[in-house]
Amino acid sequence: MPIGRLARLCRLTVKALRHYDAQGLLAPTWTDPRSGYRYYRAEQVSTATSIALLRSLDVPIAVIRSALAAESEQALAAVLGAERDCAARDLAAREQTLRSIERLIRGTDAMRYHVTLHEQRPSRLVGVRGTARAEHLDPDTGTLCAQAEALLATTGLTSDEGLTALFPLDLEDTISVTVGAIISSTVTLRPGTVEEMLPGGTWASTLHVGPYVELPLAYAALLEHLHERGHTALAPITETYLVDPTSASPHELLTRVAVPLDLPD
Amino acid sequence: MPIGRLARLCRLTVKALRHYDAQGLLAPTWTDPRSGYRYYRAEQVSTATSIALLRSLDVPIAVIRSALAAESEQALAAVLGAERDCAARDLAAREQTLRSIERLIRGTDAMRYHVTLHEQRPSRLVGVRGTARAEHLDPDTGTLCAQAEALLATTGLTSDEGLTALFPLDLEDTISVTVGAIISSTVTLRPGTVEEMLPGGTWASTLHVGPYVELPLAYAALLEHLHERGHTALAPITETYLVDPTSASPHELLTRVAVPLDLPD
DNA sequence: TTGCTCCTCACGTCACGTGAGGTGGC
DNA sequence: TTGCTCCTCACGTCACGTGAGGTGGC
Repeated sequence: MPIGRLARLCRLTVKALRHYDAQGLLAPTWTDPRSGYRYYRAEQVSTATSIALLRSLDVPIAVIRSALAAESEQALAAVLGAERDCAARDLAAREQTLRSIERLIRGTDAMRYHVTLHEQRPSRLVGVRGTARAEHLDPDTGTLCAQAEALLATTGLTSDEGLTALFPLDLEDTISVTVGAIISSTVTLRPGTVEEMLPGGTWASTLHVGPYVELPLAYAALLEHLHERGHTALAPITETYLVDPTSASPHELLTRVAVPLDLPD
Repeated sequence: MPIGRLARLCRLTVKALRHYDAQGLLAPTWTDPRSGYRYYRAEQVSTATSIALLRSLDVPIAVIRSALAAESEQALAAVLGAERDCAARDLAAREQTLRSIERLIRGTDAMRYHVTLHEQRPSRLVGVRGTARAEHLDPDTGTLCAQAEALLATTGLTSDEGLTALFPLDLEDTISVTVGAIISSTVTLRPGTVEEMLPGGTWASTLHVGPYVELPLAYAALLEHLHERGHTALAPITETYLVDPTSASPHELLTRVAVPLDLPD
């Protein structure tokens, strides 16, 4: 069976089949050494069709190769299972994507940030400190939040609002993040607990409604607002998670972003 | 503001920002002609952050460019709306993907096709005929099915099973497809109605459970089975949709694929 | 013999990432 | 002055698609 016939049978292009030959995914059973013509057997139709199906699912060629090479059913299930997990993560991300675009369309209004200034007394944040990688800021912060939650639960401490995270103003590759609760009472610190003082004075803050991936928009709006007015932001920049992300859907999340300002008294 | 600072502020890489400059997406407000250094303004942080967000949603650079160039809110909404529709389709496809992979994992069993032979008397198929493009075979066939459904409803004809579609054995770029119901009674044909005789004799058939995108697997299994036994398939190859695709979810669909054989009597 | 199929380069797509090798800015 | 940031090529990634220019097979 020449390449064109196989292509029509399994709904692939001739170019794709030649590519799979070059990649060692599916070689013809016989190639004429003079003409270079590729000839396939009828048994290869189902393999080619499986490849077509997997490729339509965006399974990479390398993964398909290892799936075809799998000797046991279990090995095959392992390869496909990994791919399914991958697809599941992808699906979740896509769902977020869709909602984000919808938000961008519906409310240019919801995307406007109102920046307010307020006076605040110095305060104490009690919790944990760790490092986060800039590329994985959201998940790494999430992990720290969980640790802080666990720690605070054992000490019986609670804050009026949700957890607060402190970030440096400039995001390096790996940054130091502190997460905890703002506490007014005096407590004895347990091992592993970290305490950080937040400066008093004028703070600027804005509210963000929606998933955490969109938080950079709030940062940009806040910092631009301050820049326009000639204000200088001090460290740390803080995020307070006013809605519990483990029980609310991402587009319902409410987060306050705030920074202390360097203002003459 | 140099490029590195902007990159950290909006969580983009320096490479990406240079790329956006080259693509005309986001040019620095000033480029030093001697050193080539790019300098950005604070106002560009929010634009860059929006770009970062849209790119994380896989919105192509060309689309972002037109979104940034949109002069009215409506124009912007139109661009983003198109992108949202695109993402929605993508999401639906991904969902299918996930289920298909799960099926591939769970049941290597469910993916096995049992081919049966049976004798059949010549029959008549009454319905509509149209062309379908090989790359859009499933949607084009769906359209024809809807037309056939509408036509049959006006004539009061019903078949015991669902609609049946007839395909040639070899799929060209554009192929002729007939869709309709198999009818035993004699009826007067209305204008626009097409009648086709199906040959009697021995037919081979197999059942496919699941979405239509996986049907090529059934074809491959059926044709390979016949090839192994030295049988020759005749045209047309038929698909009978035993479960209504408009009311059932794709993984519940049941389809019979059948072909007449060229057997000596 | 005609027309169709098939062949092999070589390059394009898309949004960057990855060095190499070098220079500017504080 | 040191070390960091920034620069520009040039090439790689991934799974093919798109011609160009030519030949084999029925």
